[in-house]
Amino acid sequence: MERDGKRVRSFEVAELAQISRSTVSRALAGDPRISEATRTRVLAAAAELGYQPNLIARSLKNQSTGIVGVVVTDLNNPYHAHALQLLIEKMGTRRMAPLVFVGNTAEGAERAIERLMSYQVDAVIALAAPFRHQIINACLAGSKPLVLMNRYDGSEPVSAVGGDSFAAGVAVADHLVARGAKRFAFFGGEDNTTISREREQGFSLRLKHHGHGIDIAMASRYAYEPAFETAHEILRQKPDAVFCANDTLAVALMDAARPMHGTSGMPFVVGYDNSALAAWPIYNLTSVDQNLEEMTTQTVDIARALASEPSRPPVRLTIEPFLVERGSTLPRNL
Amino acid sequence: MERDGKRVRSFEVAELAQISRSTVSRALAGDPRISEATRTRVLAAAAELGYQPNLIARSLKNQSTGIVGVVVTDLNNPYHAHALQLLIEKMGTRRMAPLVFVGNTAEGAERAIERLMSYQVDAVIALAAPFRHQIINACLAGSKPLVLMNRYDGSEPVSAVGGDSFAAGVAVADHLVARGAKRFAFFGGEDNTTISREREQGFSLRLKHHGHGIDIAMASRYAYEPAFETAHEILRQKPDAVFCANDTLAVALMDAARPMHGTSGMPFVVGYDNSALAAWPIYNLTSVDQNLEEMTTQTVDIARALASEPSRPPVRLTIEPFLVERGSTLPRNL
DNA sequence: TCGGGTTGTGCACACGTGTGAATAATGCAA
DNA sequence: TTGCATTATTCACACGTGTGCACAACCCGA
Repeated sequence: MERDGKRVRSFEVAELAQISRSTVSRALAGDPRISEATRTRVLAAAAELGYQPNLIARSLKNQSTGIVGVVVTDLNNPYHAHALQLLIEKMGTRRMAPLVFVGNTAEGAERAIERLMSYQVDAVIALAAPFRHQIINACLAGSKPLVLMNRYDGSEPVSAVGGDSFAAGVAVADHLVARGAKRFAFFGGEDNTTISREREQGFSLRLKHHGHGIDIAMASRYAYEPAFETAHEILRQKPDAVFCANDTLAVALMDAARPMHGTSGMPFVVGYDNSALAAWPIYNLTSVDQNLEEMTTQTVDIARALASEPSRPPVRLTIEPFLVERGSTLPRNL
Repeated sequence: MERDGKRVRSFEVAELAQISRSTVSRALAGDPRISEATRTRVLAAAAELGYQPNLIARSLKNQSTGIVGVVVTDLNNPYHAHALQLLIEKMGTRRMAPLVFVGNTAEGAERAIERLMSYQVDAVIALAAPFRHQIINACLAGSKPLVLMNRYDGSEPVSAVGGDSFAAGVAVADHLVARGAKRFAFFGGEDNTTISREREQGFSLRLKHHGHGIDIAMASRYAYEPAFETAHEILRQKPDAVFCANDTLAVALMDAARPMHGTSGMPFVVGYDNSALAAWPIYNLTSVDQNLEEMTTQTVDIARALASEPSRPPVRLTIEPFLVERGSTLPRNL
């Protein structure tokens, strides 16, 4: 396999197959000019020595590394963690390698992106990055393709893949109205992110269409404790149904409601992200699934396409979410 | 900054500074043979052009990439996600770049590690990897330093950093005995992982020392739903105190216990990992903190040391965990 | 002017690969 | 055998960097 810790180079393979180094390269690349006989001989030699090409050298020559930079903010958010895992898996299938950086401050993102550029990444994927502008500028300056996943406000000339938050809001409104709810609350997050606002708008518009409206609207940070506090204020106003911008918010609300209402008198609750929590028996939470599977697939494919053809114009894609109905919105007598 | 999409090379800097390329390289590297005058001239030119060295080329020349492979299994486990985030952050501080792969099957791990080797990583970090053997063999074959984090059974000649599960079990036993518990349960995980067993042993031995023992011992997979089922069986046997191998198990147990006991009659519960869940008000769970901060720091430092000096013998390190006391073990009348 | 030390730079090679152009080998018709 | 076309292989360079060694420049004392 290896000789005293040094990796085998294509030269050794050539030597063993009694042939020149270039022929080895072409044989492994499947160049049709190489005869079938020599090709099999080369393959045998390569297998015998356990030859694996040095991708660093190849990258230098090809001006393309196969490495994609991934910038992420907070892996403690299970939604981000799950998205990252899917991204990595998809990339593996497509022979791309993810160089991951955490940029949870503006300077952090700045530094991360600079290091990525130094490593000559073929493209950059930014996952729900609050520090878009630094990233966008750096990528434009280095003329590297950039794909924003799940955070895009339409103002910048880069590729982006996102979920249709508006449509999700509409679907939730329909669902809750069908359940017979009359008094609606929206529990938003993170001082009115674009995304949280879109969800609220879809919800609100559709409720109006049904002759209702949002009676209670509050927001808190996307963390359990502040949400738990805010939840009490919402509940004090006795809503029939609460649409939460996030599963964490929803779960905090249910925990806050349980001692007050018991299980029977609890309002309908709908979350967002369909995270693992939502499926837990005590919550059994109806939640909007963003279809991360599809979203990550598209993101990776776009990144790959742009990497191989950098002159392409930016692509924008919207993935349709779907509602996963569970116990928290089962029909009951309100 | 850039010229028509091509990165600036050191040649351009040399040209602008009216000087040879080698001098540029030396000036930027801080070679003392370069006069102060030319150095400042070079720095100015580099800054003006926004020069960033091409790390791929440098890697090829230096036979060292600064890239460390990280193999992880399941980012949906918040504990792993958190660990990965910390690893990435520490690596950033030390000018290392993480190439992350998910290996959640034996072949997956195999393929992941091969790709890492092709990218000439300086070292590999495996995070709680169940497929150790594939990884270990690949690293030995490629003679790349490997650091196992948080999973090591003492049988392999590689570096490893882990938590002192045994000591944790002891500390938990002391704590629960001090609270006056008499009837103890151990809620294990994942068909008796090494780690789960060590925790149980420490717990058991120390209980014996206090004149008690483990009265109930059960296990389930590390996921909420199976744990929720198993929890009922444990509770049916009326323990005073339950030590769970994992916060997820602990939380499932508390959820199962709440309808049966109410909050007052609930047994003492101790979890493991001190994850975000543990701090949620409804759980308020006493939990063992593995000191991931320290563990990841040490892991990264060891990886770096081994990368720069590959002949070093493997290092093994044990990090002391500590108990975070919360409401689930507050003194009460049993 | 010369010799010898010190200091600052430049030349040229190496890292391992891919690839265009040149060359050798082969086949076939004349 | 020679000429030409086709095929299989090799030569040599490029990618962008770091660095050993040679070399130029300079100062200073003789």
